[in-house]
Amino acid sequence: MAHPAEPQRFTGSGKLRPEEQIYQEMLGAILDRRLEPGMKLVEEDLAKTFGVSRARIRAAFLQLAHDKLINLVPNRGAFIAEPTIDEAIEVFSARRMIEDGVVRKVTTQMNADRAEQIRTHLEAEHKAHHDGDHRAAIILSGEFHLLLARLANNLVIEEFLERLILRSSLIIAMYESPQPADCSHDDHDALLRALTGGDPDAAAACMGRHLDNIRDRLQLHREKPGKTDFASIFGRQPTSKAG
Amino acid sequence: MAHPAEPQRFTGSGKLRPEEQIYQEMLGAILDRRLEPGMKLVEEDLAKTFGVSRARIRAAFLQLAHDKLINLVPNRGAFIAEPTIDEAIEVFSARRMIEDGVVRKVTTQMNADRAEQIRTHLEAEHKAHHDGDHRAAIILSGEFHLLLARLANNLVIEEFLERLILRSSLIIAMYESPQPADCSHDDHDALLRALTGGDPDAAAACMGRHLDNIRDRLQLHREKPGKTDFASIFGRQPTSKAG
DNA sequence: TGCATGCAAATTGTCAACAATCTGTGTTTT
DNA sequence: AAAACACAGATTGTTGACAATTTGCATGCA
Repeated sequence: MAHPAEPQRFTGSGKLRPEEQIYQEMLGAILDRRLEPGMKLVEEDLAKTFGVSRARIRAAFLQLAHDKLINLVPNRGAFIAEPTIDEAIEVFSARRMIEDGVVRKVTTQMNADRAEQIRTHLEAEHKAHHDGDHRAAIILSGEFHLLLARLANNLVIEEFLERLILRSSLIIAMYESPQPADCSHDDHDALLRALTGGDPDAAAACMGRHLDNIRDRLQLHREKPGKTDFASIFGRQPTSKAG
Repeated sequence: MAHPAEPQRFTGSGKLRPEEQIYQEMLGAILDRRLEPGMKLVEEDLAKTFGVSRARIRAAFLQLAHDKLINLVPNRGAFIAEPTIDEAIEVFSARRMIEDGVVRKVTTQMNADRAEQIRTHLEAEHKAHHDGDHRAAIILSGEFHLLLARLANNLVIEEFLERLILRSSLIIAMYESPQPADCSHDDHDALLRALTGGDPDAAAACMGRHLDNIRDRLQLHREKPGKTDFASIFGRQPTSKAG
């Protein structure tokens, strides 16, 4: 009985917190690229949009910043994060580490029901791809990885991976090649075969290749022009006057 | 040039945010058990203690709650988290997954300088243990794992592991055996040998045993009395009247 | 024209007061 | 005496106003 990615989260006592709703909405918007790297998030605009007070938006910002999905710049505001190349490399490296463990665990615990869950998901992926629904394809592709994490039966890992997938979404938005060549659903097919094959090493290797494929399809070579951070390049903050 | 765990974090523009200070202080207090599971955190008391407004404390709470280090209960307040047994098992399972990858990476990238860093840390651990400074021993023990994560050269993993170690601290505070039998520094010695041995599989196995040792020394068998959560046991919220 | 200066609008940061809620105590009722 | 009730104190939730800062524009000067 898979719990289907319910957006409502509960606090200790069972009541759901209202700012969580806004937080989740923004996660969704980041995942399907309605919010792009570098976009400014004006508190009052969002407050009006969601019909809540600024304080609530601020609370959501704090959580998003903690996940490194937005940048909180004092006196300037909140901006959708623009992951650097180094950050991108580290995120994919971290995903390799974590998902390696995930697929090993899922492989050893595979059964008919779980295989069916994966197969059902892959069908949805194929359908989205066939229909040319690019947005759905992107989201489903991320949810495939999340599904594996869920099958690994570890909420901690599941949440970590969810955040990494969200960061991956920003990374892909920043560094994707002109021609997407979105063939990752083939990789996912191969993964299902490996997962049901019973060999953890082979499955882990398959996942490793898949993540490398995604990474290598990105242009992680040169900093994009016009977005250079002089402060970090020169190792100091600019002074207001010549001093 | 290892950056020595600087408590100050910087935002995008280089200025440091004030609530980060409070957040970090509370992390420290959780790590060395000045804050114990279940303790109530009264906003105004903390505000006076730190000489800031309640709003700031609230911001710190939000981040701590996001890390699952405190529970935020609507209209009741903030409480240091009391990890359940299931949660404890998942945290240690997640650590096994992540630290497995860490030690493999560190083993393959080992050199004289890095070995020396680890050795220096172990000496500090031994000294604390020899001096009977239990508090320092606990903290250093956690920092050993963090040092390895840092040597793995991946900030993402480093931060994830930091949070898991903090949660581990709460778990240990809740479920530790009456006689601590704090012999983990021997495990750490063995880990250094494995890490410098050049065999990633052996090193990973060694870390796995170490984490299992810590977990198995806990009393993760029966829920502690007086802290049972009836709402989760009976799967529903209590009603105020009979209705 | 090019550059510096000053002003105004927009936005974020902060705080304090007030409203809503919960907890415990004391009183009343049966 | 036990239970139900009501009240008071303490604590959290929320809002709105005001201060501080930044940004863009207009003006003035060389």
